[in-house]
Amino acid sequence: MSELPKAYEPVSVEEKWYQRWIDHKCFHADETSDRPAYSMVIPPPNVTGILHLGHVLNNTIQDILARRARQKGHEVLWLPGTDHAGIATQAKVERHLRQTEEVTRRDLGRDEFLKRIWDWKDEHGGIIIKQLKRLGCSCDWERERFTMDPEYSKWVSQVFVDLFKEGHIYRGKRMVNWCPSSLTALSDEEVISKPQNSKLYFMKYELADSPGEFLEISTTRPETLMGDTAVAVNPKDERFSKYVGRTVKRPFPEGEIPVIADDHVDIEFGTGALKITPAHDKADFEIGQRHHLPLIEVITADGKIDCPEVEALHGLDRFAARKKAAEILEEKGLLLKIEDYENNVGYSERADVVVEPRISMQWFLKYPSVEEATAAVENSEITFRPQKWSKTYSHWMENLQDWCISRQLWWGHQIPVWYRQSKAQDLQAAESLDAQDLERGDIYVGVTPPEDESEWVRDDDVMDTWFSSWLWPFATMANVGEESETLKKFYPTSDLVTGPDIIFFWVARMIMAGYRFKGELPFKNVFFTSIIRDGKGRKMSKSLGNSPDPLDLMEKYGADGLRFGLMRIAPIGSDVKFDETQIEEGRNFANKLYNACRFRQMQEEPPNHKIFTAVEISALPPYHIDILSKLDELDVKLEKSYKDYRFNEVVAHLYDFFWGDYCDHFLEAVKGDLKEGASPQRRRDTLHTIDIVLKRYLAQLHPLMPHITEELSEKMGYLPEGAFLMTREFRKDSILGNAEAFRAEHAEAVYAAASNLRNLKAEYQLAANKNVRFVIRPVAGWVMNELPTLALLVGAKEVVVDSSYEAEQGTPASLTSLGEVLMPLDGLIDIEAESKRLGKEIEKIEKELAKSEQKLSNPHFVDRAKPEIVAVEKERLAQWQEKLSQLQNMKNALQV
RNA sequence: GCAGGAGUAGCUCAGUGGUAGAGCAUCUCGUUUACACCGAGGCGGUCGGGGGUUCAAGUCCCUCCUCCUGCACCA
Repeated sequence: MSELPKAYEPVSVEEKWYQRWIDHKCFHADETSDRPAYSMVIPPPNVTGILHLGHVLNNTIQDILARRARQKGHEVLWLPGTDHAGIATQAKVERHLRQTEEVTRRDLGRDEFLKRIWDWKDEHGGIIIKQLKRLGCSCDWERERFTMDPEYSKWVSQVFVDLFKEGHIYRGKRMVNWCPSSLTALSDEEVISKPQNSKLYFMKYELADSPGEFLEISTTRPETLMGDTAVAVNPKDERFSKYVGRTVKRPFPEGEIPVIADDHVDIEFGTGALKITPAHDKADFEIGQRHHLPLIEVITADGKIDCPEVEALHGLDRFAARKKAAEILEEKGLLLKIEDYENNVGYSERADVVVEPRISMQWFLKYPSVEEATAAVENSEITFRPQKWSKTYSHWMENLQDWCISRQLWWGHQIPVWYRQSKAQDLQAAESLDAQDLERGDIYVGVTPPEDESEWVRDDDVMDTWFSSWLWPFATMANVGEESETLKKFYPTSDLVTGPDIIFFWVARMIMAGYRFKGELPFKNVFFTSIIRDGKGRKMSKSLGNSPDPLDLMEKYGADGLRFGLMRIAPIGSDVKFDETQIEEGRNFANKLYNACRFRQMQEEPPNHKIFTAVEISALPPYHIDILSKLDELDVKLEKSYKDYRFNEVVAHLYDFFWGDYCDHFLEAVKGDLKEGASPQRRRDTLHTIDIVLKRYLAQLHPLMPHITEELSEKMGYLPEGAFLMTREFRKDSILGNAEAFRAEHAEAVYAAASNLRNLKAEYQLAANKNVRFVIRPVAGWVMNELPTLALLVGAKEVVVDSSYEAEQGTPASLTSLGEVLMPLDGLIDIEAESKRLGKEIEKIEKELAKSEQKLSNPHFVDRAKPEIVAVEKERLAQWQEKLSQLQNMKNALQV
């Protein structure tokens, strides 16, 4: 045992233990072990990402689960890794290159650019991993994976090939969400709609066959006018029926376009007539298909107007063109009015720019195993916690759209499709392409390139990042075509811990992939964490700068403090507002624990590891039995809370037991046993009890606060030389055998009485005065033994029984569970004050009594309530009555 | 528009039909064999509003209000 400094210093301790755990391979999962398996895969953070509070919450929960599982004797695999995060990473590196070397990716070329990204990844890719380690995450780092590892990439290609061959993947020209900043297609899930203040333009088109007659149209996008190939009205709209089938004049470039009727048009909206731009609007595209309208593209990939016929607009940015187009209409006298209008506009998730609906050639996936995956959650083969998310899941699964899986990026898994050189141009422009095209031998689809590669041209596109992430649970455990021992032992995984914001992106798709490629569910439980918000309820985001840096928090409060504080406030099922004082509480708790252990160490006696015998227990003072029984209860409570994944409850149990039951009550009550002159037997028993409690408690707390518990277990000598707390199996044996039998009512009574007397002292401004004496009229003989402890707890000189004591009139008195207690004030007595005080107390009791009486006088209550409830109420009433009469006697005695 | 949450002390949150809770903040007192990152005590609640079911409602039902989150619409 060594000396401990006065305040706990977490940072160095945490670093030390993490290194030791690593050095001793404590996190390693042994796939040949006989122990039951427990496994999780980490939601892979972006490889160039930086740890934020969401990661902290998420990974703390996983670490708690992993460490708890180890303690319960499982062989634990927590498999870590990172995600290549296609768009995010490529955008980051492109920006970097622009700023430092003033070059674009096209300047460098595909190969060189990719080399630069790999360099960047090597340099920055480790940051978030280091940060997770700082947090104490017990991942098996020897198994760390990256979604672009060669073996992992093979999986991605293999899955593409399989799905293509069975007809689930096809290529086609479709209207997709296009990001003009990243210059790639996006999936529907990557588009976020935001309300926006825009304008609604009202304009008129002249009827071609009737000069001077106009059709009024409203639009938010006049800049797409050049792409209009029709005007549509609702067939039921009588105002416009006379126009259907005729043509109107498009103002620029001048042309005639038909007026058509389509149900999609909302009669109520605007003028009721809708301009149709099939090339730049999803709904218009569909209308265009129905009516066989031509497609005219007038916007380029990077969001500029492409329409040489209209010189004033050609080359302008789409938003500048909007204003300009309105001006031109105005000049032509075709603009009627402009109204303010709030509508929802789709933004790209990553680049945060307005998405442009655009026709382009893309690869799509028809999801496999949809029915099975939907059913799995509905019939609880997979449990979602909180349950409410299963509705979100079902709703999405029932409205599945084909997944656009191709991205016009360079960073990612390239589509494993090759076109025969001689026909490449035609094939790449072909309207559609699917499994049937394979048979003709014009395309090649495979995990490895075709033999005579020079005769083939590979598809340029890469795949959506999530097309690799959805394989994560199994692709990390075995290579393609292998049945590795790891996979056999640890797949399917036990739990998945992730944020509800990626139910569609990731969770749902993993379930489908698990079914399709491994024939079973990838996990049994999904725990969705809360979303952490700032004090104003806003999402944490980089742009708002409202996200505290977890590294700073760990520096200030320790990783353990951060973990504990965060888990304490993270509710299940709703968002949590972040509050740094809660993290401070975590640190304070660590300090409390540390000092309680320091107190034990100051006794300078080695720990006692024996367990009390039944005989020894029966001889222990009530405080000892009380704390030992509560220690047993703690096991039971924790077990239940863990079972329900109620981590905030776990923390509350651990906190209350230690701070309240152990420190405030037990430790204060037994300090007398450690004083000089106390009986040696009593001292030994007390230290022994302390050791039993601390040793077990440190193990109980370990999943939440791994570092400090490991540190203290070692320092206190609770572990064999060289052993680790984290790898030690935790035996749940009861200390007392049967806690119920040992319920220590006497201890509870003493604690309650102490509270009464402290209260009395405080009322008379004597809280700090240790010379106060109390005279007690005990209710039972056993009370005599506990008087010194009572005095200690109250901070009084003594509590004595003095049958000859004659209280002066007006002596303050309290009715405690141990008996009536007087507090002689030697001359400073104020009868009126004491009478008033007692009067107040009586008033309170009367209120409670009245409530109780009312309840019991209600015949319905007595008849219908459960008997035990009635019995409790009766007992309560009796207690109030007794207490009231005693207090009244005391008050009466004051009046001479 | 549809769906799902949330609303409890000044703040952050527990509360699983049966006496409304914790921590922080605030106020008073206090260095005692650990801890001032501490101890003791106090103040502080019409449990969002209204209605209903029940012997009994913060808890169950209906309704309204406010906020959040998805999804849809979004000319």
